[in-house]
Amino acid sequence: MGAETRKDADRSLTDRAYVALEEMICTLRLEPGEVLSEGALSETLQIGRTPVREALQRLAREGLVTVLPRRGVLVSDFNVKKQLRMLEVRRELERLMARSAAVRATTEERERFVAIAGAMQESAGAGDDIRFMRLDHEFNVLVSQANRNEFASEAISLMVGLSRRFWFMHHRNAGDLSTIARLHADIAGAIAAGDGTAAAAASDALLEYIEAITRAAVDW
Amino acid sequence: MGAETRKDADRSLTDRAYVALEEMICTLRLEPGEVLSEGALSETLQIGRTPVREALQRLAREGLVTVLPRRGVLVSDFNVKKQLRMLEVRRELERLMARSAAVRATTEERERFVAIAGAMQESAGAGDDIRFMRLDHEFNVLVSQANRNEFASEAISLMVGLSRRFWFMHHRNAGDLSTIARLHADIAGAIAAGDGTAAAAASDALLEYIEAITRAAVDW
DNA sequence: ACAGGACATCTGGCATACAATCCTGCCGCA
DNA sequence: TGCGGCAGGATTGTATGCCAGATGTCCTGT
Repeated sequence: MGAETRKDADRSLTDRAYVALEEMICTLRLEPGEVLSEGALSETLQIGRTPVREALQRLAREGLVTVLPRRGVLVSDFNVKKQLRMLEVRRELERLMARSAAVRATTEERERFVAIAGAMQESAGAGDDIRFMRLDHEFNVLVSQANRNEFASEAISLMVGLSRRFWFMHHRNAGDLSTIARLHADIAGAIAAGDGTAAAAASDALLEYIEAITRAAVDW
Repeated sequence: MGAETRKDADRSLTDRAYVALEEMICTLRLEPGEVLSEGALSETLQIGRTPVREALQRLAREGLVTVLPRRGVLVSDFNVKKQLRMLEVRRELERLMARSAAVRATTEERERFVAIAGAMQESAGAGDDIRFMRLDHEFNVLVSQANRNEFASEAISLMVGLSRRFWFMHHRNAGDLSTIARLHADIAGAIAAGDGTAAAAASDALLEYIEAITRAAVDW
């Protein structure tokens, strides 16, 4: 009871440890540069060392932490250059996924794309950051599912953590929400219409905008 | 003595278990569809269950095995459709990496590209499969390193296992080696020359050929 | 002969215990 | 005062034991 109000059907303790740690890192409750120990985290989370260790290995794969043998685990630092290298890859994958989704999405998925795009513009107009972030996440999951390519989904899942943290840090200064919403809507519209070429172009436009924002982050 | 003739400096037992299992799976000594148990593998490899378990989790992320909770681990089956979906993603990533490598490679790396390309054509002429496979691996590692983007390298590393196994299965019927060698040489030449556009085009040509081979595999 | 259920057994999930290694701080000596 | 070596503590790496869950089998009842 108590802490498990959400879903205790979260499967394994490893999964629970993973989401807890990812959350803590992405929301900067664990600051970059901080050194952790499996034992301490185990006690904090009230979970045994084995699941915590496995979760940390997953996080290490995603680049959110680095294990220093016999020393501890280091919360990875991040910088704009690294972020730009990541976007370089994301651009290619997102374009592919958008193009594929336009061809392969089911009717229901196309409808959901339109719905999410609408909700995004709505929440952007209202300045509701939180809701927008949630919709963005939903959008990404939907693309990931509609493109019908598990390899693309897996590859991009390696980067969502880093992206989330960067966004969390900078979203207050991050360009204007309504532009991002419009760019998402363009992608959604193209996918819904089944126009792969347009979806790919729209995806590029979004990534280009994100890249511009990221470059601008240098000056803050 | 005995089993450790190669390199006992292989770091951790987890790594050793990983390379051993990957080898067994890719060379089909563990057949697709086979169900394994951590305990049995632990005894076979003479390594404790913990490292074996961690290695299996890495393999699971690469799609070589699937863990069935409370049932065992299943060596993943593979089929041509899946392989084609993978190539869809590889094509994008390889193109990006080739283009970046052309711009970012050091002088030494460019020299090695030329050297490997030469050796490939040589071994293709001699029909030396084994040497060719080794050179191909070297080539991929070099691209992975020269493109200076850890995210691209990580993403593609998720797929090399699957690729290796597919190639191992079909390499006897797999098109003609000299064509593949020439296509590699084209990429290497463009990278060495610093021509990103040409490198990207050459990469696409190679992937297209590989895709054609894969499609042809349907009929075997 | 067949259907249904209880049980034995095997599996991974998880915790805990032990070992190896590295860092750090202290103490002694030059 | 500075430097080098040694010891202690802390941390991950690895092994193993216990537990919950799922599966397949065999027995029983109809």
